[in-house]
Amino acid sequence: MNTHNCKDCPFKSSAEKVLHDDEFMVLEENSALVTFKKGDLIFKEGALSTNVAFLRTGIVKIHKQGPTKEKILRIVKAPSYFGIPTTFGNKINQYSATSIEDTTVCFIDSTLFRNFILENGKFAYEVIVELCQNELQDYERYANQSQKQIPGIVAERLICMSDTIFKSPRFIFPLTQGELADLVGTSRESVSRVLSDFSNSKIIEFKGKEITILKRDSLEQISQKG
Amino acid sequence: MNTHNCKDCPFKSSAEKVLHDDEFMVLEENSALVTFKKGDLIFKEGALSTNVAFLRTGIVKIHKQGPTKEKILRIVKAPSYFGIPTTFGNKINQYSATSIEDTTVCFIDSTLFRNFILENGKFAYEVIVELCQNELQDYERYANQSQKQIPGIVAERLICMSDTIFKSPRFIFPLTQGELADLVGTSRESVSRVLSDFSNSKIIEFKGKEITILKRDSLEQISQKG
DNA sequence: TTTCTTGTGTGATATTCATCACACTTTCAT
DNA sequence: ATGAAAGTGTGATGAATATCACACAAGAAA
Repeated sequence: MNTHNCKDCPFKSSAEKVLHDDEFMVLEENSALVTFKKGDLIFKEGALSTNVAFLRTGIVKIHKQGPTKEKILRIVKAPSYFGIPTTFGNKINQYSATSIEDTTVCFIDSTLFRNFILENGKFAYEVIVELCQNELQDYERYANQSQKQIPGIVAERLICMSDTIFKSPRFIFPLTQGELADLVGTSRESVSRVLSDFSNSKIIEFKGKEITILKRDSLEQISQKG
Repeated sequence: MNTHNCKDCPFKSSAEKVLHDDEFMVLEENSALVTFKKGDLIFKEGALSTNVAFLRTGIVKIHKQGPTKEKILRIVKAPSYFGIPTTFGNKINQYSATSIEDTTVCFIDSTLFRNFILENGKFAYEVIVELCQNELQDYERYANQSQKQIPGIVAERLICMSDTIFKSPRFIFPLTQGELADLVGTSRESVSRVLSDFSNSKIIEFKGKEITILKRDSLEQISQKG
């Protein structure tokens, strides 16, 4: 394990913020800080899960093999845990995580994490709140996506990326079109066509991988109509 | 609140099994046991959530208004909590719950539930495990359903009901075809056609609302092919 | 650079499925 | 029991989108 200072880490999770000094000391001894490059696999579906992963910086995709191809389940931006369900719901990873931008990840021994839950109620509570919020977010998306058509879902995703991940109408699009297809549940070609449409109607603009949302209103309309 | 005995309740959640005697006493004073008939609304999307709901007996559907119609997010069978994410993830219910068979539900004051989490680490841990397992289940379904076609999804659901809810190849189907459509994300008519097909090819048999799975192998094949 | 791989744009075609329409059946309340 | 309401079966049609096919572009590696 590399030596690092958890207590003064500027990227603490809301759960970690309630840890006591002695707990930080144990944490430092039982966690490892690792750097990943864009495209690197962080953990793999099917492998044994012995660590909880905390995304300190960067962006990660959570994905899983579906019946015909890969399905991207969620995009996680720092700071956030991203391996809790797969660690405590099943011994074997039920999904993979891959870095889609350079990231730093803190791996926390799952026995230690479990002890924090058992011994620090506030820590447990914060973990529960995070799990609950994620689940609500997922539900919202399921409900939307199963009833919208492709342009609507793509529009929703673009807005979501702009708002919650990059917090700017202009950003470097972190996925290939194929990945975006795996995320929204469609084909690569359909994504390409939808993006071309948006681009032709000046709703968005592409400069290489940089995307700018020009008409947010139109995007929102398309997203809502379905 | 009706007087009832929680400590000796035969339908305890795995979290409740680790409560201490004094905690049971508080629980009895801050929980209410309510009976619902098939079709009754248990709590409603948009309302303030002040209780955690525990399904003691029966079956419940969790559903949410989508862009064009209702979406059924999950079917919950007793014993299980079913209002945790909406209670701790957001003050306002993000989904509704409706009884699809006669049920008994135990409502637990959410402040009390929170105190159990804060003060009883084992309780918190069990809650976390349940949340994690649910999330993994949702992911699995999400990955499958976004890549399968309608017959495959319907087949999957029938197998799931038979296996995990009724634990028998013959059971009284608890949903209307319209509801099954809202669950798998398709139209009522498509569900009707798929069920007719299955019935014609002697894969399943209907007697009124009673369904029997005749050829489980075929169903599984259809489910896997997508 | 050149070459190789990976990603992208776009037409033509086929398929799945939603929608509309309407008859029929079951359930429920009066 | 009788009528109204809710649920179901099934054809005809059209729309959305997957798939196939291929050209082209961009990036990585030699």
